[in-house]
Amino acid sequence: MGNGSVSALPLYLRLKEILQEHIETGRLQPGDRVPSERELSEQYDMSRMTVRHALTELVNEGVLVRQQGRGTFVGRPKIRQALAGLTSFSEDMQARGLRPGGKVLSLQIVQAPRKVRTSLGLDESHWVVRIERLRLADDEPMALEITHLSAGRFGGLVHDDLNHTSLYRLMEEKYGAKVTAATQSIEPALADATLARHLGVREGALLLLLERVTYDSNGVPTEYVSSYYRGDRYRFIVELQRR
Amino acid sequence: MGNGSVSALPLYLRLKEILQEHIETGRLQPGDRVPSERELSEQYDMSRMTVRHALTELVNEGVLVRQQGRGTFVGRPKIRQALAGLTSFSEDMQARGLRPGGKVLSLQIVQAPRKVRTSLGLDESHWVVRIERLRLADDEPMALEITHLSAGRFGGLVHDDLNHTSLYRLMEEKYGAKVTAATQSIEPALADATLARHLGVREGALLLLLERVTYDSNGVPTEYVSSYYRGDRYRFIVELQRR
DNA sequence: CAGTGGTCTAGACCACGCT
DNA sequence: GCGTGGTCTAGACCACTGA
Repeated sequence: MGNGSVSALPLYLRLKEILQEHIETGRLQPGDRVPSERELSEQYDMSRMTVRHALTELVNEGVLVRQQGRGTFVGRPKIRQALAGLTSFSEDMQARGLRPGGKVLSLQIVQAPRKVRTSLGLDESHWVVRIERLRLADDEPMALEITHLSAGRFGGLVHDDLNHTSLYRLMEEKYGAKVTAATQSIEPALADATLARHLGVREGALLLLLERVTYDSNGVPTEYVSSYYRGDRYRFIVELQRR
Repeated sequence: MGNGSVSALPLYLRLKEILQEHIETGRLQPGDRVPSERELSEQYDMSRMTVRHALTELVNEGVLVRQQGRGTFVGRPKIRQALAGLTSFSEDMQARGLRPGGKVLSLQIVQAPRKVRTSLGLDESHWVVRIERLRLADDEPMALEITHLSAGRFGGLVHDDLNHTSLYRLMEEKYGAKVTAATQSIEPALADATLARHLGVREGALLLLLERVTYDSNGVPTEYVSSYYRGDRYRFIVELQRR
């Protein structure tokens, strides 16, 4: 029967937006019951399957909770926060209400250290781009980040301006490598003299060492990053869900 | 038209299982194209919508990847690992190939500290069950864990045997509180004299402090846990996915 | 162009929760 | 019993990809 709509946006996405707006404006409060699927279907003149499509996505995002025989309810706000999202440093800081900044300390092509080779699946004697950046939040040092990327694919980066452009944007727009997933490990560390100097903390200060391997949309390991975060200013937060 | 099936399992779940088995046995390899929705629909004698239901769930789980106009493909194994799953200490250790153990150090009812009150949304002068447990991996101390739960709902725990039964199982089976989600923060810490003694490390050793608020299936904050992990033996791992 | 996934319909019956 | 979500059908047209 087709759609027959005027707008370009699919029906189910429009319903999603409507419901999310109702929640954001408080017209639907956490714990409230959402109108039943049949009611929504009638109200917005779409089939129940289309309503279900919209609701299912909101349930998957944790915005709504379904209870068979009872209804569909607005989730508790605490839970529907970011679920272990892969974010860039800038996005992360903005989410915390801080103004992100950065300064490239060094940018060179080097032979891949063993750890980088094994993480990225490179053979021996492979060359990589090594980027060392200081990351700032509200102009204060927050982390020292060392990134490694295969020189074969990303060698051109040595000519790019990383002080004013996001690395992930460059990777995607200039090199066609879209970052989609990552494995990250987190462990405690102490500041040595160099780290202390860059981060503006005393030697021996508490740090958080984050090591991340990111994968592009084809599942190819693409980037290896080590970041040393100030333990006094940064705390890593994860949203977990039981499977 | 109904279902008319013999088995109790819904059709779309049966298809999911079939496909997952094909992937596990290697009959479908990472990167392989899965038969088209119309083909599967015919092969397994179900409507295309039902096939889509099964495929959509597998896509959400990261097992499959859809590409409009091209087909549906088996995902790369690297990416479809655990995505920031909420696990118990025991499950976590087992996943690492270690034998989990534990020892309750203290189990009492106390007035809720302010941090616990705010995290669990309790009013003042609220009493909570406080459980202090040493967590072992292969009989070696791995973490010291301090759990707080509302005494109103879980006061009976003081009579339960936490040395030999999982807390989450008790909460679910005896108290009807099913743990489904959590917010966890991670920061570096140092061992004081008490922590050092319990964990068998020297004073001043590096630790990872994990603080977790868990929610039950109704979205009610239920449990507040602080865990001090040995930094020399434990590293926290998260799988991240770009949204 | 043919084939793929993306969206959508207008029904149907089932399983569950509540009163 | 009645209303809720859960599953399922047999079609339809659209948007995209690749030969």
